[in-house]
Formats: sequence, structure tokens, C-alpha cells
Amino acid sequence: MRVSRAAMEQSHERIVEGASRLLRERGFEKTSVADVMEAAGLTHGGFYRHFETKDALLAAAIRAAFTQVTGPMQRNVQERAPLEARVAYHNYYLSDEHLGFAGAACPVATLAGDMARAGPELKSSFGNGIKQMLETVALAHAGKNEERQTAAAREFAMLVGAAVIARASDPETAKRVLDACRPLA
Amino acid sequence: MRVSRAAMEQSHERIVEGASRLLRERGFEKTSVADVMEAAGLTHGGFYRHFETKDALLAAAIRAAFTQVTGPMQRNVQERAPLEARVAYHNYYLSDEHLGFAGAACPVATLAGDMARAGPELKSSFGNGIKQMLETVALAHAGKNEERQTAAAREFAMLVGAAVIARASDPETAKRVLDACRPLA
DNA sequence: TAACAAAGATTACCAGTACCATCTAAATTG
DNA sequence: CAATTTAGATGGTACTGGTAATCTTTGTTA
Repeated sequence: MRVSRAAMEQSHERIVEGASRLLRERGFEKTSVADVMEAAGLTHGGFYRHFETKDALLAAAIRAAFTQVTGPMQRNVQERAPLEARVAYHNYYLSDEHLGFAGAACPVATLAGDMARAGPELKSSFGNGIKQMLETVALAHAGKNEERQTAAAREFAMLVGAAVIARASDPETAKRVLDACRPLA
Repeated sequence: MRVSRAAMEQSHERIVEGASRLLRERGFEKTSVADVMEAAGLTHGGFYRHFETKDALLAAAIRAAFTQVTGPMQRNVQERAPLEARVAYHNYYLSDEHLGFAGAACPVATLAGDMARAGPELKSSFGNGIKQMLETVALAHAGKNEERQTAAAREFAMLVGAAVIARASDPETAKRVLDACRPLA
């Protein structure tokens, strides 16, 4: 049953969108093509009209996840003073709101572990996202270019580490680490 | 073919040891019972004489991984002045030697992502390991108790984040982040 | 409007995996 | 040393997941 070009593009978008959410919620191996298609309201058989392979979908899903996250960050930086913007994303990154909804969270905090074991296509897709992320974070830091980038990398690393540890621990340990990381350096 | 009690205990140890290595190399879902048993020089059928379920093995493997890593850290702290010890594990954590051999690396850097999606048995096992880790790191920090723990948590978070990001990125980005995180705070 | 193209459904295939029943040979134990 | 126990091997079951062939229906286009 063929659908209109517009409907097809909407399907495509729903597939990528759903994949990007499920991927962050369930991780790499637990996200099946069938689940993604069902989430998009389709059956798994039609999948290969949209993507050559599962990895191709995941690469697209990762790109979508990064732009979904860096978009608001860039707006944040444009609308506020640098220090305020920095405080805002710093606190957001460690918040329950961010960590509680893995499906909408930063892909670095939710997927980086899986990426270490992924193939080159996904790794390159993810590497670009990380670069984009580091640049965005650096926008909220002051000083000379190199200093800004170094400070941004250190801060982002701490945020990612705290998020990763918090999501992997019992609530008390999670709170301890998150509280410790909340003050700016 | 029954084996002696001693041989059986050696088998058990080889199974846990191999699981703890494979787990860190391949991650959660890609570590099959059959692979673990083959690595131990056994066939997959015999597995259930040693463990009730795959999760029980993984919990044991996680405990083994944590003690394998915290052991040397504690010795390190006893043999050197606190600041030296801190510099030593800090640099080691970000080194190629550490990051290149996932099978022997810190389980937080290699497995935390998977743990966020794991069942309660594994999560509790992992949570204990993280506590143990944080306490060990705090040994190399100075000041009042609370300050030491806070500083240790921040430092460890940054190390974990840097390691996770490095393992998920292309070499240049990895180097950038690792270099940025190398100086002590 | 007729011919065509193609999105999505249906069904199937094959590989991998956790788990289990059963068999066996050797180690314990009385 | 006979009786019993059991670690490990063999083989099998049930299920899941990626991929592909084929069919159906409908949008597109000449």
C-alpha cells in the first residue's frame, strides 16, 4: 500500500525520531528494528525501503539526538550572558529532569559506552556529534580560544562522568556524586 | 566427566575471570554464556553447574572487575604520599595503557552505560563497586572528610567522563579531551 | 485514465542465545 | 572397593532479531 511522498517523509521522520528515543532508552542491542517500526506505527518489513541497514538507521538516529540536544544549548548561549548560560546547562545536565528521561537526554551520557564497541560508521557519526557538543559548550566559556576549549572539555567530561555514574548507581550514591559535581569549577 | 574439587574451583575462577574480561571488552549483550565457557576451556552446557543464571555470573564478574582495579589503587595509596598517589592513578586512568585494554580497565569506564539498563541484581553489585571506588579515590585526597569525598567524586567523575568520551570518539577528539583533563584541578 | 512505481504488509529464513534434560566418566565417601 | 555423587559434554528447545522475497495497494505521471 503505497503512500504519498509527504506521508512517506513523515514516516521516515517518525522512524528516526523513535529510533533516537528508543536507542537512548534501551541501548544499542536492545533496540530492534521491529520495535522501532512499531513505535513509528509501521511493520518491520517496510523498514528496508527507508534504510539500507540497521546501522544506517542508528547513525541517523544519533545525528538526530545530537542536534536535538545541541539546538537548545546554542539558543541558551545566545539568549543569556556566558556565565549564566553555563550555569544553566550545567545544572540542567545534572538534574533529575535530564537524567530521568533517557530517551530525550544527551546521547553522550546515554550511548557513549555502546559507541566504544560500535562499527566505524556509527563511531564517526558519534565523533562528529561530540565535536559539535564540545564547541557548543565552549561558547559559554570565557578567555582565549584554547583556554575556553580546555575548560569546556574538562567541564563536559565531569558532567558526562557524573551523569553516567549516577545512572548506574543506587539513588544515594547518585545523589552524592551529583551534588559534588554541581558547583562550577 | 567429573573433576576434582580443586579443578572445579579453578574452573569456576576461570569462568568468572574470563567473564569479567569479555564483559568489559564486548559489553553486556555481546557476552554470551557460550563464549565465556569457551574462553574458560569448557562447553556451554556445563555452565549451569556453576551459576543459576547469566545475570548471577555477570554480578560475580563485576565484583571481580572492581576488586581487580581497586586492589592496585589501594596499594598505590599505601606506598606513596597522597599527592603522588593521586597523580599516579590520575595519569594512569587517562593513559593509552588503561584505555587500550578494555578487558582489564576500570569497569566504570567500560560498563557504566550498560548498567543504567541492567536489572536490580547487577545494579546493586555495580553500585557497591562504585562506592568502593569512590572511597579508594578519596584516600588520595587531603582535607576534612567531607571535602575529601567531594573532591574525589568530582575528580573521578571527570576521569570517567574523559575515558568514556575518548573511547567513543575519533583519535584526535579523544586526544584533545584526554589532554585537557590531565592536569589536576 | 491507464501504466507504472514504490511504500508498506506478510511471511519466511537463518543465525545466535539462554536455558534445560540427559548422559558420562571420574572423584568422593563409607 | 563398591556405591554414590557430580562436573562437564552432548544435543535440543524456544525465542529473538536482522534481512530478504513477495504481494498488495495506492500515489504518481505521461
